[in-house]
Amino acid sequence: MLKRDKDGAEAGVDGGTPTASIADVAAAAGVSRQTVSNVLNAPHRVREETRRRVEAAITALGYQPNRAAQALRAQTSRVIGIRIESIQIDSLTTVHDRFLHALAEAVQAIDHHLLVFAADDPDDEIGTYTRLHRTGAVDAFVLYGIDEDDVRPRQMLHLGAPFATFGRTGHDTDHLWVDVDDETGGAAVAQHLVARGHRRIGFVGWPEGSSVGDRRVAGLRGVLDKHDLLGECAGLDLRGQDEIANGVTLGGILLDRPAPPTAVVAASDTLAVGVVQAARARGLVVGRDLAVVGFDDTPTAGVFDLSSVRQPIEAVARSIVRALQPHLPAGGTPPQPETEPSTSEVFAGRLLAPTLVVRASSAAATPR
Amino acid sequence: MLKRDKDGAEAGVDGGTPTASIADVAAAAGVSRQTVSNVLNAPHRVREETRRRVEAAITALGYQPNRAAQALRAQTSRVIGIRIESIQIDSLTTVHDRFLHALAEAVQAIDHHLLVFAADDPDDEIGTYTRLHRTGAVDAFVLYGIDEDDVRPRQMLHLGAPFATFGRTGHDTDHLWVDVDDETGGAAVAQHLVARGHRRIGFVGWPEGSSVGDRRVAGLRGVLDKHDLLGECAGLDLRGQDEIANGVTLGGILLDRPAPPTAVVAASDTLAVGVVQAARARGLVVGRDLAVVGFDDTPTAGVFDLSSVRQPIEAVARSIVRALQPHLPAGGTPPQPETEPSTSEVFAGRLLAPTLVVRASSAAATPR
DNA sequence: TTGTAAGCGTTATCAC
DNA sequence: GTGATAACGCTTACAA
Repeated sequence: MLKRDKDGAEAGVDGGTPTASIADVAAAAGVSRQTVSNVLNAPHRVREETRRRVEAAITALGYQPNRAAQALRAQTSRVIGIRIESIQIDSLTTVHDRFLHALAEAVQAIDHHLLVFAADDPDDEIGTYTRLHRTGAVDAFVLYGIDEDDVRPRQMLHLGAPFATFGRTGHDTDHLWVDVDDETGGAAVAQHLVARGHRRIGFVGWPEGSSVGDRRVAGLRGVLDKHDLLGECAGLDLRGQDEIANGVTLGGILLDRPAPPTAVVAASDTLAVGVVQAARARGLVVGRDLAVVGFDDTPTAGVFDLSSVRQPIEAVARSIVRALQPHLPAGGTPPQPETEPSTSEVFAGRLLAPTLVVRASSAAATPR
Repeated sequence: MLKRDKDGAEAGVDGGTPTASIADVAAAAGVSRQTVSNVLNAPHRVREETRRRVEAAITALGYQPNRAAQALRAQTSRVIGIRIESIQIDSLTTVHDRFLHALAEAVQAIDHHLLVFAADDPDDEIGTYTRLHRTGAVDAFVLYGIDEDDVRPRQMLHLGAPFATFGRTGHDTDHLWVDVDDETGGAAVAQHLVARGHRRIGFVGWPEGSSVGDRRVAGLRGVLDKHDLLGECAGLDLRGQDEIANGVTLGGILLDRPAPPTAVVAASDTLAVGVVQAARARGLVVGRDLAVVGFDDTPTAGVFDLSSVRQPIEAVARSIVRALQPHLPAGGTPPQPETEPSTSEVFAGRLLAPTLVVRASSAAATPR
């Protein structure tokens, strides 16, 4: 039952069906197709000796169950879908790429595949989710970069396909999400800087309304408040889109103040790098005359010896898959055991803590 | 025939089969399943009025053909597979990410899906190709980052699955490949620098044996030779792994020479950024005292105002899909028309030209 | 313990 | 022009 070319060779470079089917294995082992299936899906129901014979045939033929047939039968594709974002021209972020890779690994661990697709805009995105869901090509989705007022979770709920998000809206608790605790990250940066003696700490962030950016600054301000520094830092909070040029501009404005900050926290490495440029342009040595800290720990942060808050992306990916798993049609595989004890059985969302990576840009003992 | 929960509602958040099948459409339109299938696959064989009725039912029910059933029937998954590489810690490259996104768009254009997977090493990679191919989950593969002595193409030929590579080995012409003409890129850089009056042009590259790196330097040297500058540039060619630190070290060595180069070409932006650091550390202003040019036009190149050779990644992705298309089991869709005239019908491989993006790092009119 | 039968949704073949 | 039949490869009852 092996498909063969007219000339009798196994199907060549252009495909066909070069693989053995369950019937081939059955024939080779001298049993029925069912027994082969049982060996794979319910080994305990098969006599030891028969099992051995079948397994021998399986390896001999290199048999692998056909995914389409399984999918059709089980009404389950065992595929997770995610949109792949396009590179932001002016942004340095590698978070998305790290996440994709980590997610690929995480879904493989539960015998699923990862399907990626590009979408031009949110409508196109939802349209694709719908299509992939209705055609049965994808069982569940992962949504990336959920923002404060993101409408996609609601639309997904309406779609009815299982999904989990990396990030959360301001209010939603009606869907699965995993997020990095940006507030903690911001607080860690503030503590780090305050401990080093900084009192006038500036912030260069994104416009209000991005959940991530807002939480980062909230964490920062919380600590400043605790140390009674909000007064000294008043007016040192500037905002702009995530572009290096904005970091340069806004950083420059801060540094040109009569009482400039001795440390600047940026909402991203992209902005932070701009601030570094601005400092250098003014003859300041970052790490000595000015402390700068960014977020996301991009490769560029390494170049600039920039302290940065690193997100535990790999853990996020694993956590998302674990959250999704009970909702996957292929309920077979039991959830992977967790590293840390958890209450994941009941959770809608989960927060993971980021880590501050300290480099030279904030290593100076004390400001001027 | 719509699957329903026990309580009669359409299958809820956890899946099931919320979609209408072809039988539902047939019933709704009062025709047989075949007629519905014909409306979709051979409309000309169906009477105008019947077609309308069926199409109405299709939209009414939001019917989308089940992908698993199609795959089983047609022995074709209409899925392209590619390995997703992990982020290189010390490297700045975004080429892989751009490529993934571009490839996702390109395969969607021919009604295919893109499946990505992570692999730990080349063996794991080939193992996964094999599994994906044998299970029928993937029709064809795209291999990224083919190197001079890469054995993967040979292994793929042995596997028998259709594939195309981004990059080429030194000799192979027995498989489909698309590559960027790195030699032309190197030459363009050299011409650019020579035209600006540079005569002592250094090179900081990767160790010999990487096809990409070797070709870049070959293009460079070709132009230097043409201008009789190889003598003056003797000994200005240093090599190291693709890390910023190596750029700093090697760049420093070049700049500390008695007769230092007035321009340094790096095999990558990563190394180039290191060279820039080395120059700054010596009080040199890049773009005035020293010209630096990199490769790949990463976001970081923008930060440093670094001239860089940009690869036409999107075109590569489209070209790869076009090359693959005649070899895909789903031979239905005719190849997309090309922008430029071509001999693609007979090609095994194709070279695409990169572009030099000139920025401030090499914009200086003339060296000292 | 093993085998037989049926069906997942689709489409190609062949009657009507 | 339309509809019945069969088959793609697999697995879940059920029968032997």
